[in-house]
Amino acid sequence: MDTKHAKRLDSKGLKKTEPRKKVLDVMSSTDQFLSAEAIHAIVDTKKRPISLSTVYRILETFKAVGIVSSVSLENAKEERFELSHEHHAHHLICTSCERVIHVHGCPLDHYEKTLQKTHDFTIEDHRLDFYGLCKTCRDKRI
Amino acid sequence: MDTKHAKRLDSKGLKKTEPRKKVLDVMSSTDQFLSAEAIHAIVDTKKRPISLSTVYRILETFKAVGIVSSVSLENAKEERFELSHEHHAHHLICTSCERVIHVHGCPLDHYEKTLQKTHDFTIEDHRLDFYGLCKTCRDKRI
DNA sequence: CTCAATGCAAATCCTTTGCATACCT
DNA sequence: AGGTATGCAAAGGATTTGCATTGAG
Repeated sequence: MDTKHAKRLDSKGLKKTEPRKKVLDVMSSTDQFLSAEAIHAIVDTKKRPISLSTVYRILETFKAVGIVSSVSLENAKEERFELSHEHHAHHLICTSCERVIHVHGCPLDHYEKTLQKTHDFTIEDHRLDFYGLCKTCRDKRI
Repeated sequence: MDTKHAKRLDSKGLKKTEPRKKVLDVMSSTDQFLSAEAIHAIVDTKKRPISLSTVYRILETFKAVGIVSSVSLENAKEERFELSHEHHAHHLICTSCERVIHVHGCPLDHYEKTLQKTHDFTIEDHRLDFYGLCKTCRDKRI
Protein backbone atom coordinates (compact mmCIF):
# COMPACT_ATOMS: atom_id res chain seq x y z
CA MET A 1 0.00 0.00 0.00
CA ASP A 2 2.75 2.34 0.98
CA THR A 3 4.41 1.66 -2.35
CA LYS A 4 1.28 2.59 -4.18
CA HIS A 5 1.05 5.89 -2.34
CA ALA A 6 4.70 6.62 -2.96
CA LYS A 7 4.13 6.10 -6.66
CA ARG A 8 1.12 8.32 -6.68
CA LEU A 9 3.17 11.10 -5.14
CA ASP A 10 6.18 10.48 -7.36
CA SER A 11 4.12 10.61 -10.50
CA LYS A 12 3.04 14.11 -9.60
CA GLY A 13 6.49 15.22 -8.57
CA LEU A 14 5.48 15.59 -4.94
CA LYS A 15 7.75 14.88 -2.01
CA LYS A 16 6.87 11.69 -0.19
CA THR A 17 6.35 13.06 3.29
CA GLU A 18 4.81 11.28 6.24
CA PRO A 19 1.77 13.54 6.45
CA ARG A 20 0.99 13.08 2.77
CA LYS A 21 1.25 9.34 3.02
CA LYS A 22 -0.99 9.32 6.04
CA VAL A 23 -3.64 11.33 4.28
CA LEU A 24 -3.51 8.92 1.37
CA ASP A 25 -3.81 6.04 3.83
CA VAL A 26 -6.97 7.44 5.31
CA MET A 27 -8.52 8.38 2.02
CA SER A 28 -7.85 5.08 0.36
CA SER A 29 -9.40 3.23 3.25
CA THR A 30 -12.90 4.37 2.35
CA ASP A 31 -15.08 5.33 -0.58
CA GLN A 32 -16.94 7.91 1.47
CA PHE A 33 -16.57 11.66 1.20
CA LEU A 34 -14.49 12.98 4.06
CA SER A 35 -14.08 16.46 5.48
CA ALA A 36 -10.64 17.81 6.30
CA GLU A 37 -11.59 17.53 9.94
CA ALA A 38 -12.64 13.91 9.55
CA ILE A 39 -9.41 13.02 7.82
CA HIS A 40 -7.48 14.79 10.52
CA ALA A 41 -9.35 12.96 13.25
CA ILE A 42 -8.67 9.56 11.74
CA VAL A 43 -5.02 10.23 10.96
CA ASP A 44 -4.64 11.57 14.42
CA THR A 45 -5.05 8.25 16.13
CA LYS A 46 -1.99 6.81 14.42
CA LYS A 47 1.39 7.60 15.95
CA ARG A 48 2.56 11.20 15.41
CA PRO A 49 -0.41 13.47 14.78
CA ILE A 50 -0.38 15.95 11.96
CA SER A 51 -1.75 19.41 12.15
CA LEU A 52 -5.15 20.30 10.76
CA SER A 53 -3.73 23.07 8.65
CA THR A 54 -1.34 20.58 7.13
CA VAL A 55 -4.29 18.43 6.18
CA TYR A 56 -5.85 21.43 4.49
CA ARG A 57 -2.64 22.21 2.67
CA ILE A 58 -2.20 18.64 1.56
CA LEU A 59 -5.74 18.45 0.27
CA GLU A 60 -5.24 21.68 -1.61
CA THR A 61 -2.09 20.33 -3.22
CA PHE A 62 -3.68 16.99 -4.03
CA LYS A 63 -6.64 18.71 -5.56
CA ALA A 64 -4.40 20.87 -7.71
CA VAL A 65 -2.63 17.85 -9.17
CA GLY A 66 -5.81 15.81 -9.44
CA ILE A 67 -5.15 13.21 -6.76
CA VAL A 68 -8.30 14.15 -4.92
CA SER A 69 -11.51 15.86 -5.87
CA SER A 70 -13.94 17.72 -3.71
CA VAL A 71 -17.65 18.04 -3.40
CA SER A 72 -19.92 20.26 -1.44
CA LEU A 73 -22.82 18.22 -0.23
CA GLU A 74 -26.23 19.81 0.07
CA ASN A 75 -26.77 21.11 3.58
CA ALA A 76 -23.18 20.64 4.65
CA LYS A 77 -21.07 23.70 5.02
CA GLU A 78 -17.69 22.08 4.91
CA GLU A 79 -16.02 20.73 1.83
CA ARG A 80 -15.69 16.96 1.42
CA PHE A 81 -12.93 15.09 -0.35
CA GLU A 82 -12.40 11.76 -2.02
CA LEU A 83 -9.60 10.20 -4.03
CA SER A 84 -10.21 10.94 -7.69
CA HIS A 85 -11.48 7.98 -9.63
CA GLU A 86 -10.10 7.13 -13.02
CA HIS A 87 -13.66 6.68 -14.15
CA HIS A 88 -16.34 9.28 -13.94
CA ALA A 89 -18.98 8.40 -11.37
CA HIS A 90 -22.27 9.59 -10.01
CA HIS A 91 -23.51 9.36 -6.47
CA LEU A 92 -26.48 8.33 -4.44
CA ILE A 93 -26.22 10.32 -1.25
CA CYS A 94 -28.31 9.43 1.75
CA THR A 95 -29.69 12.60 3.31
CA SER A 96 -30.05 10.84 6.60
CA CYS A 97 -26.69 9.14 7.20
CA GLU A 98 -24.72 10.94 4.47
CA ARG A 99 -23.38 7.69 3.17
CA VAL A 100 -22.43 7.69 -0.49
CA ILE A 101 -23.04 4.99 -3.05
CA HIS A 102 -20.92 5.28 -6.17
CA VAL A 103 -22.51 4.57 -9.50
CA HIS A 104 -20.40 4.01 -12.56
CA GLY A 105 -21.51 4.58 -16.05
CA CYS A 106 -23.18 7.73 -17.23
CA PRO A 107 -26.37 8.15 -19.19
CA LEU A 108 -25.66 11.67 -20.30
CA ASP A 109 -23.37 11.53 -23.31
CA HIS A 110 -26.01 12.14 -25.88
CA TYR A 111 -27.84 14.71 -23.81
CA GLU A 112 -24.61 16.57 -23.24
CA LYS A 113 -23.93 16.82 -26.95
CA THR A 114 -27.39 18.18 -27.54
CA LEU A 115 -26.97 20.79 -24.86
CA GLN A 116 -23.64 21.96 -26.20
CA LYS A 117 -25.22 22.68 -29.55
CA THR A 118 -28.45 24.13 -28.29
CA HIS A 119 -26.80 26.57 -25.92
CA ASP A 120 -23.48 27.13 -27.64
CA PHE A 121 -21.74 26.14 -24.43
CA THR A 122 -18.61 24.01 -24.15
CA ILE A 123 -19.21 21.42 -21.48
CA GLU A 124 -16.06 20.27 -19.73
CA ASP A 125 -17.50 18.44 -16.80
CA HIS A 126 -20.71 17.68 -15.04
CA ARG A 127 -21.90 16.69 -11.64
CA LEU A 128 -24.86 14.41 -11.13
CA ASP A 129 -25.86 13.47 -7.62
CA PHE A 130 -29.01 11.86 -6.36
CA TYR A 131 -30.28 12.58 -2.89
CA GLY A 132 -32.58 10.31 -0.95
CA LEU A 133 -32.67 7.52 1.57
CA CYS A 134 -30.57 4.41 1.61
CA LYS A 135 -32.22 1.12 2.52
CA THR A 136 -30.98 1.20 6.09
CA CYS A 137 -32.27 4.67 6.82
CA ARG A 138 -35.54 4.12 5.01
CA ASP A 139 -36.22 1.04 7.12
CA LYS A 140 -35.47 2.97 10.29
CA ARG A 141 -38.20 5.49 9.58
CA ILE A 142 -41.40 5.25 11.57
CA MET B 1 -44.41 43.60 -9.11
CA ASP B 2 -44.82 44.62 -5.56
CA THR B 3 -48.24 42.98 -5.56
CA LYS B 4 -46.75 39.76 -6.78
CA HIS B 5 -44.21 39.76 -3.99
CA ALA B 6 -46.86 40.59 -1.43
CA LYS B 7 -48.84 37.58 -2.58
CA ARG B 8 -45.86 35.33 -2.43
CA LEU B 9 -45.31 36.35 1.17
CA ASP B 10 -48.97 36.14 2.07
CA SER B 11 -49.32 32.67 0.68
CA LYS B 12 -46.66 31.48 3.08
CA GLY B 13 -48.08 33.39 6.02
CA LEU B 14 -45.06 35.67 6.17
CA LYS B 15 -45.24 39.32 7.17
CA LYS B 16 -44.79 41.67 4.27
CA THR B 17 -41.86 43.67 5.53
CA GLU B 18 -39.72 46.08 3.54
CA PRO B 19 -36.54 44.00 3.74
CA ARG B 20 -38.33 40.89 2.52
CA LYS B 21 -39.84 42.73 -0.41
CA LYS B 22 -36.47 44.17 -1.32
CA VAL B 23 -34.85 40.77 -1.32
CA LEU B 24 -37.62 39.49 -3.56
CA ASP B 25 -37.08 42.48 -5.83
CA VAL B 26 -33.42 41.72 -6.26
CA MET B 27 -33.89 38.02 -6.70
CA SER B 28 -36.65 38.33 -9.25
CA SER B 29 -34.57 40.72 -11.29
CA THR B 30 -32.17 37.99 -12.38
CA ASP B 31 -31.98 34.30 -13.14
CA GLN B 32 -28.43 34.09 -11.80
CA PHE B 33 -27.37 32.49 -8.55
CA LEU B 34 -26.64 35.17 -5.97
CA SER B 35 -24.73 35.06 -2.72
CA ALA B 36 -26.17 36.68 0.40
CA GLU B 37 -23.45 39.28 0.06
CA ALA B 38 -24.37 40.00 -3.55
CA ILE B 39 -28.03 40.39 -2.70
CA HIS B 40 -27.10 42.68 0.14
CA ALA B 41 -24.89 44.78 -2.10
CA ILE B 42 -27.60 45.25 -4.70
CA VAL B 43 -30.38 45.96 -2.22
CA ASP B 44 -28.07 48.34 -0.51
CA THR B 45 -28.07 50.86 -3.31
CA LYS B 46 -31.79 51.42 -3.02
CA LYS B 47 -33.00 53.82 -0.31
CA ARG B 48 -32.75 52.46 3.24
CA PRO B 49 -30.12 49.73 3.43
CA ILE B 50 -30.83 46.46 5.18
CA SER B 51 -28.38 44.60 7.31
CA LEU B 52 -26.45 41.64 6.00
CA SER B 53 -27.63 39.47 8.84
CA THR B 54 -31.18 40.32 7.92
CA VAL B 55 -30.48 39.12 4.41
CA TYR B 56 -29.19 35.86 5.82
CA ARG B 57 -32.25 35.50 8.03
CA ILE B 58 -34.62 36.26 5.19
CA LEU B 59 -32.92 33.75 2.94
CA GLU B 60 -33.12 31.16 5.68
CA THR B 61 -36.83 31.81 6.11
CA PHE B 62 -37.50 31.81 2.38
CA LYS B 63 -35.62 28.58 2.00
CA ALA B 64 -37.64 26.98 4.78
CA VAL B 65 -40.92 27.81 3.07
CA GLY B 66 -39.62 27.02 -0.38
CA ILE B 67 -39.52 30.50 -1.88
CA VAL B 68 -35.84 30.21 -2.61
CA SER B 69 -33.45 27.35 -3.08
CA SER B 70 -29.72 27.26 -2.66
CA VAL B 71 -26.78 25.75 -4.41
CA SER B 72 -23.13 25.40 -3.68
CA LEU B 73 -21.17 25.98 -6.81
CA GLU B 74 -17.92 24.14 -7.39
CA ASN B 75 -14.99 26.23 -6.23
CA ALA B 76 -17.12 28.79 -4.46
CA LYS B 77 -17.21 28.68 -0.73
CA GLU B 78 -20.30 30.76 -0.16
CA GLU B 79 -23.82 29.56 -0.69
CA ARG B 80 -25.78 30.90 -3.65
CA PHE B 81 -29.50 31.45 -3.88
CA GLU B 82 -32.19 31.70 -6.51
CA LEU B 83 -35.96 31.93 -6.49
CA SER B 84 -37.36 28.45 -6.63
CA HIS B 85 -38.75 27.47 -10.00
CA GLU B 86 -41.97 25.58 -10.33
CA HIS B 87 -40.24 23.29 -12.77
CA HIS B 88 -37.15 21.26 -12.08
CA ALA B 89 -34.15 22.59 -14.00
CA HIS B 90 -30.55 21.83 -14.71
CA HIS B 91 -27.74 24.27 -15.22
CA LEU B 92 -24.89 25.09 -17.49
CA ILE B 93 -22.44 26.97 -15.33
CA CYS B 94 -19.58 28.90 -16.87
CA THR B 95 -16.42 28.28 -14.89
CA SER B 96 -14.99 31.53 -16.13
CA CYS B 97 -17.72 34.11 -15.56
CA GLU B 98 -19.95 31.97 -13.30
CA ARG B 99 -22.98 32.82 -15.36
CA VAL B 100 -25.76 30.27 -15.26
CA ILE B 101 -27.90 29.02 -18.12
CA HIS B 102 -31.07 27.26 -17.04
CA VAL B 103 -32.15 24.18 -18.90
CA HIS B 104 -35.61 22.80 -18.52
CA GLY B 105 -36.59 19.25 -19.06
CA CYS B 106 -34.79 16.33 -17.57
CA PRO B 107 -33.47 13.22 -19.26
CA LEU B 108 -33.15 11.18 -16.12
CA ASP B 109 -36.54 9.74 -15.28
CA HIS B 110 -35.87 6.30 -16.58
CA TYR B 111 -32.31 6.18 -15.30
CA GLU B 112 -33.50 7.21 -11.87
CA LYS B 113 -35.99 4.37 -11.72
CA THR B 114 -33.31 1.91 -12.66
CA LEU B 115 -30.98 3.22 -9.99
CA GLN B 116 -33.60 3.00 -7.28
CA LYS B 117 -34.09 -0.67 -8.01
CA THR B 118 -30.47 -1.55 -8.52
CA HIS B 119 -29.29 0.08 -5.33
CA ASP B 120 -32.38 -0.20 -3.18
CA PHE B 121 -32.20 3.53 -2.61
CA THR B 122 -35.16 5.91 -2.52
CA ILE B 123 -34.31 8.90 -4.65
CA GLU B 124 -36.02 12.08 -3.57
CA ASP B 125 -34.11 14.64 -5.54
CA HIS B 126 -31.17 15.07 -7.80
CA ARG B 127 -28.80 17.74 -8.89
CA LEU B 128 -27.35 17.86 -12.36
CA ASP B 129 -25.04 20.68 -13.31
CA PHE B 130 -22.74 21.03 -16.26
CA TYR B 131 -19.56 23.03 -15.99
CA GLY B 132 -17.73 24.57 -18.90
CA LEU B 133 -17.37 27.71 -20.94
CA CYS B 134 -20.13 29.89 -22.28
CA LYS B 135 -19.77 31.27 -25.78
CA THR B 136 -18.56 34.66 -24.61
CA CYS B 137 -15.81 33.29 -22.41
CA ARG B 138 -14.75 30.68 -24.93
CA ASP B 139 -14.34 33.37 -27.59
CA LYS B 140 -12.24 35.45 -25.22
CA ARG B 141 -9.70 32.67 -24.78
CA ILE B 142 -6.38 33.00 -26.60
C1' DC C 1 22.85 21.84 2.05
C1' DT C 2 18.51 23.94 0.16
C1' DC C 3 14.02 24.64 -0.71
C1' DA C 4 9.70 22.90 0.12
C1' DA C 5 6.58 21.03 3.78
C1' DT C 6 5.06 21.30 8.48
C1' DG C 7 3.32 23.11 13.05
C1' DC C 8 1.38 26.55 15.64
C1' DA C 9 -1.13 30.53 16.40
C1' DA C 10 -3.28 34.27 14.58
C1' DA C 11 -6.08 36.01 10.87
C1' DT C 12 -9.87 35.80 7.56
C1' DC C 13 -14.13 34.69 5.38
C1' DC C 14 -18.84 33.37 5.64
C1' DT C 15 -22.62 32.68 8.53
C1' DT C 16 -25.13 32.66 12.90
C1' DT C 17 -26.71 34.51 17.28
C1' DG C 18 -28.02 37.61 21.46
C1' DC C 19 -30.27 41.33 22.71
C1' DA C 20 -32.52 45.77 22.41
C1' DT C 21 -35.53 48.28 19.23
C1' DA C 22 -38.79 48.94 15.38
C1' DC C 23 -42.66 47.41 12.82
C1' DC C 24 -46.45 44.38 10.84
C1' DT C 25 -51.13 42.76 11.74
C1' DA D 1 -50.86 45.86 22.04
C1' DG D 2 -48.28 41.67 21.11
C1' DG D 3 -45.17 39.21 18.99
C1' DT D 4 -42.16 38.84 15.10
C1' DA D 5 -38.51 40.99 12.21
C1' DT D 6 -34.64 43.91 12.18
C1' DG D 7 -30.04 46.10 13.32
C1' DC D 8 -25.82 45.94 15.40
C1' DA D 9 -22.09 43.89 17.34
C1' DA D 10 -20.11 39.98 18.90
C1' DA D 11 -19.57 34.87 18.42
C1' DG D 12 -18.76 30.73 15.71
C1' DG D 13 -17.09 27.40 12.38
C1' DA D 14 -14.33 26.36 8.45
C1' DT D 15 -10.36 27.51 6.06
C1' DT D 16 -6.14 30.22 5.18
C1' DT D 17 -1.89 32.47 6.23
C1' DG D 18 2.73 34.17 8.45
C1' DC D 19 6.63 32.75 10.30
C1' DA D 20 9.94 29.86 12.51
C1' DT D 21 11.38 25.02 12.24
C1' DT D 22 11.87 20.42 10.20
C1' DG D 23 12.83 17.27 6.76
C1' DA D 24 13.07 15.17 1.91
C1' DG D 25 16.07 14.94 -2.04
